[in-house]
Amino acid sequence: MIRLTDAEWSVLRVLWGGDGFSLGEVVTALQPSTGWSRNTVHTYLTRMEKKSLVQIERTTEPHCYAAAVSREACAREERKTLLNKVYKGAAGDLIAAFLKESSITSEERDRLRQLLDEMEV
Amino acid sequence: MIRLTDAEWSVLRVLWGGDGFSLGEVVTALQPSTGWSRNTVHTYLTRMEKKSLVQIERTTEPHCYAAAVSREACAREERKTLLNKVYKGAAGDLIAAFLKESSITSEERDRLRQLLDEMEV
DNA sequence: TATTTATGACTACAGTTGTAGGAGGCATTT
DNA sequence: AAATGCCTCCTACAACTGTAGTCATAAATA
Repeated sequence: MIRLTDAEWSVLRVLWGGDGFSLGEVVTALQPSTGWSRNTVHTYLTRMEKKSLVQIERTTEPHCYAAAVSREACAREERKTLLNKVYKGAAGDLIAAFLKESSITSEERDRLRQLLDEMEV
Repeated sequence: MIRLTDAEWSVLRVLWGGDGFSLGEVVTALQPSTGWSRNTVHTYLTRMEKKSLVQIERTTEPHCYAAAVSREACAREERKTLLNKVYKGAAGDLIAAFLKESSITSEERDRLRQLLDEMEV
């Protein structure tokens, strides 16, 4: 079970955008949204390597940082956590709550209807 | 913005079940799922009071512990966090992901269809 | 070549979280 | 009265998080 903090999500969102970045690239990418100093970013990257969230290639110079977990795996975990923590696994309630408060377009509604239909067998 | 840890959810889940409990009652209710010692539970309750998540009535003996935030407010916050953190606000994608991986009954599917229909217009 | 600049390593430090231990007060049971 | 047991209070402590500062080194530039 991979649980990420908000800061870790920010870092991974950058890493998922390619197959490997230098520290400087990561810092620049994070700058607008977070304003973190390069040291802060470096600390996150090395800590996340310990947790196997990030892979650091040290044979090249500068070192090359890449995600070690897939976005989808993390998203799945995050969904599962919410579902169990808040809704005791009752997906219908959760989906209904999201639907009610979200503003989605009618195209998306069609897509969801279609998904629902596909689930009938 | 109320962000709860998993432990805090566990405590609040108990408190939401009534309008006020003694420490002993909370401890007993949490025992099966968490196994926490009474001191641990007490620590959570007092810390959560500082964060205004819990209200402690100290004029009675034993003290009376109650939730100070609504379940729905916390659930909403939790949904919002997930939506933004993982899906950048794209509710359609999120709902689709939940639908795909969840096992919901056909009654629930009907209910969701109806919700979708009500959203038209 | 002497100096600025980028990079990466190591260290730090306060706040939060998970998890309790122990002390002192009141009520009940020997 | 002494012991037992629940109640609340205060204290503790390690791991994890957010956020850097400082250093050494290598590269680029003046």
